[in-house]
Amino acid sequence: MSNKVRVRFAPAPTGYMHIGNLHTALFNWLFARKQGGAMILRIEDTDELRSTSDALQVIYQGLKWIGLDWDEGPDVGGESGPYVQSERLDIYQEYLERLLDAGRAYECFCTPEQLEERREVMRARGIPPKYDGRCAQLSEDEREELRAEGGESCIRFRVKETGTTVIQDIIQGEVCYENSLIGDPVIVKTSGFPTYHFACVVDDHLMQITHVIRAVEHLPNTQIHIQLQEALGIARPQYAHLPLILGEDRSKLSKRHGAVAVTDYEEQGFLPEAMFNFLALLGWSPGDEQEVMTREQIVERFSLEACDKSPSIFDVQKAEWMNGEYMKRMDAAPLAERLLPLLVEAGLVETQPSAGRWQWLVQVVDLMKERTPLLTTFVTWGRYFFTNDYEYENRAREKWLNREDTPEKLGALAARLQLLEPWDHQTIEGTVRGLAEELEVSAAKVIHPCRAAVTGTTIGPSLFHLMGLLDQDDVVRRLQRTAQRARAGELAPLPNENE
RNA sequence: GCCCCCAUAGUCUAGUGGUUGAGGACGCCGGAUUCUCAGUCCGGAAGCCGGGGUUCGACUCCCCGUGGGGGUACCA
Repeated sequence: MSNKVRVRFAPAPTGYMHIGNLHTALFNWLFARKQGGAMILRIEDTDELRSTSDALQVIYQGLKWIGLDWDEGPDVGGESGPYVQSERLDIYQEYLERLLDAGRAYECFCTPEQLEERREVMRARGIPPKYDGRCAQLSEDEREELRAEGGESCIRFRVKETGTTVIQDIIQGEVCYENSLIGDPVIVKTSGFPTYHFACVVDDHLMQITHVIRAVEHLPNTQIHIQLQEALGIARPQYAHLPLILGEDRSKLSKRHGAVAVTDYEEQGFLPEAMFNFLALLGWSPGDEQEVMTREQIVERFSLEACDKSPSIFDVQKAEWMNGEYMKRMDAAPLAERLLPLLVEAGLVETQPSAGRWQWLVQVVDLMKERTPLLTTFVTWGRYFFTNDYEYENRAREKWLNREDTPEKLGALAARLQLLEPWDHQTIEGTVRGLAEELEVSAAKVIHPCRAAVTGTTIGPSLFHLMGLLDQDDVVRRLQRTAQRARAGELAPLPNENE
């Protein structure tokens, strides 16, 4: 047997996939790729009530979005399949027999209601609410009797009553748990499905997982897992428990933190490579000051030993900054390809743009990418490139469109631009500056109203370059239309809604 | 309640018992850019949780406290 590294990402297909899950998947993947090992995707759908096929699709989608691949899994197969736990029930049964035969597992007839009641009592008395083990002592006759009465049962694992379980964790270091503090956990539910602890241990063994890399919330469970491994006589993998990602209020990430699902970030306009980079830097640092790195650089420098123990907060602002960096550094053409679907959806660009139109789009992207943090901001901030139907922002109205001398300037500019040839940024600039000179005002006094009229906003890229990319007739019409509306007093500042 | 873990600016982090007057990044503030800023450049404010030890010397080691987090399910 080779000593090749094998890791697994083992999500439960319940609900949505949040950013913390993706983080765990990413670190598993980074370690696998760095070590030249295998990444296995295993679906832990032992929660029959909450597992859904929709959730499963969301997992695939999330992993694919950020660019993680796997060497073995439900869809790609592999030698250790099946990779979905609900399809491995007979396997668990086999291992259960071993435990039963060894006297390390037993039937428990306590009902959930009884258990909850007893836990309450224990809590009230201030003692650890662990299972009291009452069914552990049942004789075969007593069990027979309970079954005859129609009592339903589950199977519990008999944990050690004394001693300490020591975990050597690559990230957390040495952690000890007292065996006397936990009760016998359920390993097979009344339904016949295994619980997480049991299925996980059996599968990690059968799939020859060498490194279990998962969130730190599983660290206490490792005590049970190790005892299960000992009882079964199977090898113990290495453990690496990752710190959690917390919401802004420092609590575990959940729906009430707003955007936590991977799909939320995709919809918000994050580039997967930026998210990849950003997530890699949560709980891990390359040790130097480089932050924006390629996937290859991250893989090259990654190590579990360099992972931090303390939890981190997902800072959306920094994530957006990182995304902006990626947009800036990306070539315009590939970026335009990412943008196209959003522009089509917004009804701003046709699904199959002509070659000329595409060339033009690339130029627009090149002009705008410097200042757009997200794909979606490109669409909103760059709207005026694609349509004459845009709003005049309040700042534009206040500062320029509401001025008495504006209509006249815009009109004069429209008249000159109408005849301009060629239509490029140099000649446009010459015309605009020339007008300013004739009017004996600074260039800014023409540039600003012009920008406000042509784009509806006070900010954006170089005005002359921007105009050069717009259609000449459109620009003239926009100037005329704005002048007209300004004269009619339609462009006065709007009443401030939120203040 | 009990068990475990964590603790460098608002956030992500680097960091060594003395070379640190603690480095970088996001964000924030200020200046510049006479075409704006949501762009760019420059500058700035902001931190080693508190208290005890150990030591010639602690941000760095130990203890206690405080704060935060996780676990304590027939969820994973």
